[in-house]
Amino acid sequence: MKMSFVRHPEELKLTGNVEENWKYFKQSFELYALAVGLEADERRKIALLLTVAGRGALEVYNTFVFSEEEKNKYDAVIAQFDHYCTPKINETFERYVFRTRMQGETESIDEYVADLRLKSRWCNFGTLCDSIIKDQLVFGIRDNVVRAHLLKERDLSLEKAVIICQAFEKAIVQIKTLGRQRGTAEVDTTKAVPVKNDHKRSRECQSCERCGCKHSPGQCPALGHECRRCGTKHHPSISCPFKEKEHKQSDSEDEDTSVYMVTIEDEYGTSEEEWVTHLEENGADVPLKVEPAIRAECSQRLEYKSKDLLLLTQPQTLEQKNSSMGLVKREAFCEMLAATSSPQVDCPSPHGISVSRKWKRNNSQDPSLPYVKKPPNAFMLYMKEQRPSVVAELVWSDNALVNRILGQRWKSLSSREQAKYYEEAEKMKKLHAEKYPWWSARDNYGKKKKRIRRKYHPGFEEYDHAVQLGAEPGTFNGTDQYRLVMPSTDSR
DNA sequence: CACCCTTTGAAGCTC
DNA sequence: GAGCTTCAAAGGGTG
Repeated sequence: MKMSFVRHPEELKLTGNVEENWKYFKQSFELYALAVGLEADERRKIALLLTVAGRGALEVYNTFVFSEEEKNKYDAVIAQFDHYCTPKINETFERYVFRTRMQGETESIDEYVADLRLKSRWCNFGTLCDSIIKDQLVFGIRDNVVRAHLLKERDLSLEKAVIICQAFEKAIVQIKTLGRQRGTAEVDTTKAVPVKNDHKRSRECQSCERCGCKHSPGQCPALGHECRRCGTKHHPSISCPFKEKEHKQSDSEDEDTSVYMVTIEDEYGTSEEEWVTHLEENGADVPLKVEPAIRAECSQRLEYKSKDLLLLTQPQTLEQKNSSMGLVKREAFCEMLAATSSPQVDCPSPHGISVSRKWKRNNSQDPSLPYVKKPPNAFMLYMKEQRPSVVAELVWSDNALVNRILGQRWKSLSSREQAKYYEEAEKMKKLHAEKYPWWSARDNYGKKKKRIRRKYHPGFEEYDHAVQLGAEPGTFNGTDQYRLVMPSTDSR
């Protein structure tokens, strides 16, 4: 017989790594069936499979349920064994693994994204896969500066995110190389912190048509500055007078993510002479100069400059000037320069971040920075939700009184009832941290005078008492003494 | 028009 | 680590 010349596969082992055992057995058996000429006869193939697979496999087979149609189908039997031997994916666990995957200390962007892709295979993200990988890349990337940059991008795709990350990665490598070549210490951008601009208010500020900001006469930071949008000089892109559609061509050029390294001469020091910079483009050394107005604004903050990226350094002594503050896009830097020169201007919020009066009033230290509000705590969320109902109960609504009532009701809630607000607040805090990783509560600290708080509010006890007496909502009338009114009196 | 009132909770600062 | 300060929201009142 033909079969006797071919050695059959070993029994299917149902211990250890069953999935691997099954895969190996299945492959061996397919070869065996082919060799003995059984591939066409399904019934005999099933019989042979069960014979060769051994007693354990036969017992497993006996637990399978087949329809009449599937009974003699070899593929149906294989599918059942596949299902039995393949470990069930715990989607929640796999997604947890995916969500907690952060970029390693020495891991490149490509390695990180590749591993995210691999892990996403078991997460069943479906058509949202790329979008979720992109989100995780933004969340898990090591460098806060790059993350801030990614968060700034609208309509960010995975592909675009990877390109941006790679551009930053490349820039950092080049900066390090350059630093070594110039005999300076390596720049550690992982310690980068957001740029905060010290600015002294000028009493002689005036509106400038060029940059749209207020600054001292002759100190316009836009003088000599080339607009990245229209290409003409003497205004930053943020104040470009040309219409949006005229930018289309230059905007497309903005997509170029190539990085050009520029360094400021070591000799720039404190002299009034123009700074000379060197543009290193494709190995060629191109001398450039830094405009005096820009130099005046950025002082020692600007260490390395590129076509798209700038590395900012602390305005310290020359010996210390390698302490990095972070990478920013050239356009953002130019806008920042414009903003630093305009403390009296309400800076337009490029990312929809509101600027409160309180902040503008108090935070004269750094008026150019967008105002990011503190995330609400659990009680704030409760107040927001419950305020309308309390206001509706009062004929005369005083917010201080409403808040006192809400405070008391909050305390009367059970921990279980409060839990949902704490959870929501925690979620909002996390989202806030993801969106504004550079933000600190300290940023919102103003210069307010110490407040003397009144603990007692006349009339509140009366309200409590009225409630205890069973007063109906809408019957508490706050006048001078918060007197109660008759339930039938609807003075609202 | 800036600040107050009033609450709780979170975060930051000072000692 | 304790204790203090500031800011989140709200909108009418106050100086």
